[in-house]
Amino acid sequence: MDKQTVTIYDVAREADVSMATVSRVVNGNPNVKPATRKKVLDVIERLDYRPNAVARGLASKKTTTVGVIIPDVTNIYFSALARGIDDIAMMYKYNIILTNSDENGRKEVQVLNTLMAKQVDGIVFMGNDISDEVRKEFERTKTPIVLAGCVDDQDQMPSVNIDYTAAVEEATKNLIDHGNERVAFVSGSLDYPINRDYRLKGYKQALKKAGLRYDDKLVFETDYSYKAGQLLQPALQSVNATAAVIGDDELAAGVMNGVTDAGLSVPDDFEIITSNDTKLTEMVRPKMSSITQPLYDIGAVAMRLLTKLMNNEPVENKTVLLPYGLMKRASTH
Amino acid sequence: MDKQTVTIYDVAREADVSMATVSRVVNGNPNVKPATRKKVLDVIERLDYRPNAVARGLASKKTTTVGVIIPDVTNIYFSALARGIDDIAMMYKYNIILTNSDENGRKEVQVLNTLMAKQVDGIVFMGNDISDEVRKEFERTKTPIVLAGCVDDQDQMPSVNIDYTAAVEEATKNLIDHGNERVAFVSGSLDYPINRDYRLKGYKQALKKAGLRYDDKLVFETDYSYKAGQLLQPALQSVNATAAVIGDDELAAGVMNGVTDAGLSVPDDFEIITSNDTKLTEMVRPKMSSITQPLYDIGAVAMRLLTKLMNNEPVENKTVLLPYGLMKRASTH
DNA sequence: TATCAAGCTGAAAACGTTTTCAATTTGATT
DNA sequence: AATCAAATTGAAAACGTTTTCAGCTTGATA
Repeated sequence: MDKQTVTIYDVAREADVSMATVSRVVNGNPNVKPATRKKVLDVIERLDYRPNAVARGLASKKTTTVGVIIPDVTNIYFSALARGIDDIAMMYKYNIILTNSDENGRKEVQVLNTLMAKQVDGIVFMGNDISDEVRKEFERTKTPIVLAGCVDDQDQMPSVNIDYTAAVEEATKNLIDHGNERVAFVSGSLDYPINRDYRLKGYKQALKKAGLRYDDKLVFETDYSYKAGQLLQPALQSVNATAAVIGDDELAAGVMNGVTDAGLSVPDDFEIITSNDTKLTEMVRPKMSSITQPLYDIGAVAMRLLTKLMNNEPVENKTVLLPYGLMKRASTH
Repeated sequence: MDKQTVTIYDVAREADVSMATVSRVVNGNPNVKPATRKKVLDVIERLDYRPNAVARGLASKKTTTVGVIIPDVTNIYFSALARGIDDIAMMYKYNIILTNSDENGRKEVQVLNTLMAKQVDGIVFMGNDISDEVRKEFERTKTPIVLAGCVDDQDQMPSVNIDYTAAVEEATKNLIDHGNERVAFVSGSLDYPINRDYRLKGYKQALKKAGLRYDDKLVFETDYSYKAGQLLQPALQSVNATAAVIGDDELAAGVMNGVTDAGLSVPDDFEIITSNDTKLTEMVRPKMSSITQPLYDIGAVAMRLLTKLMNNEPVENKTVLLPYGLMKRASTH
């Protein structure tokens, strides 16, 4: 019944001051005489008063809550970002409303609307793609939004990423340098700009610089699942691929186990470089070489950027690229 | 500036009805003449009115938001539960405020207070342990709380789990039946009732029924990390263990790789059964045999239970045990 | 036609804060 | 003692809904 028994009004009455003064004390406003402050604090303690954040949100138009849209928490890549986001959010006294989108445009739009209705102060969006409907919603609102690990090919939204093109180019080059002339490119849907316009581009650049011909038979478009990777082995073999750059760690683990289970040796018969450097890379055998990304930091920096936007602080550049690297492990020579 | 331009008042004015009527239309209250409803709906459409959930929350004392406390989203076991929670929450029109606790009692208490301040309608709590301070907070509030994958040794809180004792007993028995006389028990901290009072108990029961002596040298208490598992190999060897029941999949993967990297064969020299049946079990080589738990369902059922509690619906039994199983894979004979 | 219940509707009071603005108090300065 | 600025305080109006309760319409029934 009476969940919220004691209100600011009760405190004011008991302390014999106005609500305004109680509010000041609660919010640390310095314009309160120390004696008054103590008096109020004592009553607050005695009555066990807890400010109602909903009322506060209504009055102040700030909820100290931000929305986070994530394709799937269960995905180890995104959950690492989410952890970075939450830690920084907490540091700045925000809470996170987390929702899984399954990269489904309709769901994303619906979630965005719910978040706006709940008056979140800002939003962090993760995903492989920004559909047109979603972009429309983005443009429609004044609530600050930043993308984490999600490129905006139209370069309008604030975002934090790594340079996927350069990273994939470097990875591909590495494989080529090991003598592989037929390097496969395995990624999620090429409908996603991040794959088509960034990663694939890096792959092509590496080929070109090495003087190798681009062969679209070596490009495999699939979903990001372990299973999908596992089933890819026959196809890879049929096009005589001897190495692969792969866009997702679970997918890569699938490919690797598929290859291994088929009796081939990684890296002797087939080399693999994956993309996200999640802890999975260390758990499989052989350990997987990977492009390294500061996953946690991508989330953390995105959230930090969002706090600036929410406070109308000036922001130097809206799209930040974090450094990547290449970690050699046992799946490559 | 004017984030929320159009209010229910604007709609009422334009449609020439009262706010009460608009509210009724928005909330699907049937006591509105169809003609009126249409008129209002048209204005809503025209003005692009979106109800403010914060104001709604204040007036109705319902936020359609529930708090979720999770040790670490990055942990594949908990994130699976979280996914189940979120899906069901969404199905029932709730949103999730997700916060990482790191199993830190102080942080948990603080988060609970924030959640209460934000007037969440309910809370799902995950963790290995309920500290005294946390329990005190639980008792202090009238907000419904349910535990997911988290036992309450005092059996006061609603919760959903599997029968850990029986599951571990069965797993241990399985190993014993394969001829292992020295089966190690590897888990997280034995300060946690779930390990000390449930899992370890099952382990002991299995030994007893098999006529084997309990040797506490075979009990390994560690943290739940991959790394910790990997470093355990020498210790396991020094006590002549030939098999292990392990309380967490990442930990188990660590142990297995530690053993394998030391030149031993799993399962020929060392058998392993792990506990959570996350997808990790299928990704490592050899694949790990595991106690199976319906991870997603634990979360889903917990959230479903919470919705009932929030609606004051009668609940048959407050602590639900979901079925477990034993999945044989390649890490056991 | 009078009557009554059921169906609709609106006025206004919550909900629990923050914030504005004016009033009061204080203390230093002349 | 008079004056003034600065410090402290309170009254009351937001904030945008829901909800209660009474009143008004209807249409059917006697």
